[in-house]
Amino acid sequence: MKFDKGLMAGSGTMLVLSLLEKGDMYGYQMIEELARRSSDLFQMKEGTLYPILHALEKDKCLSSYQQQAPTGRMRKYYRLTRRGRQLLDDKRAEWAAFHQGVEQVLSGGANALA
Amino acid sequence: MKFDKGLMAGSGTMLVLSLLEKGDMYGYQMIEELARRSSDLFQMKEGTLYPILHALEKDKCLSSYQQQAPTGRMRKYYRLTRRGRQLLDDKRAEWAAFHQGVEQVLSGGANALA
DNA sequence: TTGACATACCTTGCAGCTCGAGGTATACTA
DNA sequence: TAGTATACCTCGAGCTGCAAGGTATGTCAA
Repeated sequence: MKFDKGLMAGSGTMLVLSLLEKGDMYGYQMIEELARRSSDLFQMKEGTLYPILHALEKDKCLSSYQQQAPTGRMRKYYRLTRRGRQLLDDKRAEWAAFHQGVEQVLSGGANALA
Repeated sequence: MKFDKGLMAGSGTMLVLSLLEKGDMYGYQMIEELARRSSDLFQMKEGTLYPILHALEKDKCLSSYQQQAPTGRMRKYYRLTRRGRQLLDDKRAEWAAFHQGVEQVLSGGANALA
């Protein structure tokens, strides 16, 4: 990513889950789609993505299957499980709360809202 | 924090800098002020805060001085330097870009804006 | 004066994350 | 035959936050 590495930490999982919300994808494709959706802001590296995918699958938030591409190459597709969908919802809520908290701090405090 | 640890990573420095924007503070006070501003969402730990302060001071983004509290106790106050103010501006811009990127991904892609 | 508690500072070691770098293999193109 | 793009994966360095612990001072009550 072009960012302070730290900013990505914690949101990587959420971003990956959100990609799969609209359909199954394979790893390589996720990296491209993430770049596309973010206007090239997010350039996730393989060394970041694959550990996330493996951890999510281990936790039964994703399932996977092999499928041959039209080119003949094998691809490993990932699919969101019910559990994964739940996790995505949680992560989204967490992100929203976190974002609100940061904005409150940056703007000088909660009472700035009152 | 109450969050996925990772979410804080990268923003800790920005939050600390933003606290000092309105006046000098000492460490213990920063933890309380951060909680207050964020409605107790952020509960920064000393083991997180002090390394940040020391690193920022080493980089000349903060300066520090001792001052006696009305209670008689010594406190170590931190003050934002010009360089620190610049860093805060950078971090703010980085955060804004990052936030926008995440929202784009979560909402399904950049073209959702077009 | 003794003990408990809040204030206030600091350090160490572990666990978690990203990323750079590298490895493997297949398909297409020249 | 070599090079490039696709597609998967792993390892180690480096950074971060946190739990835990250490030091010391001021306050208050028994």
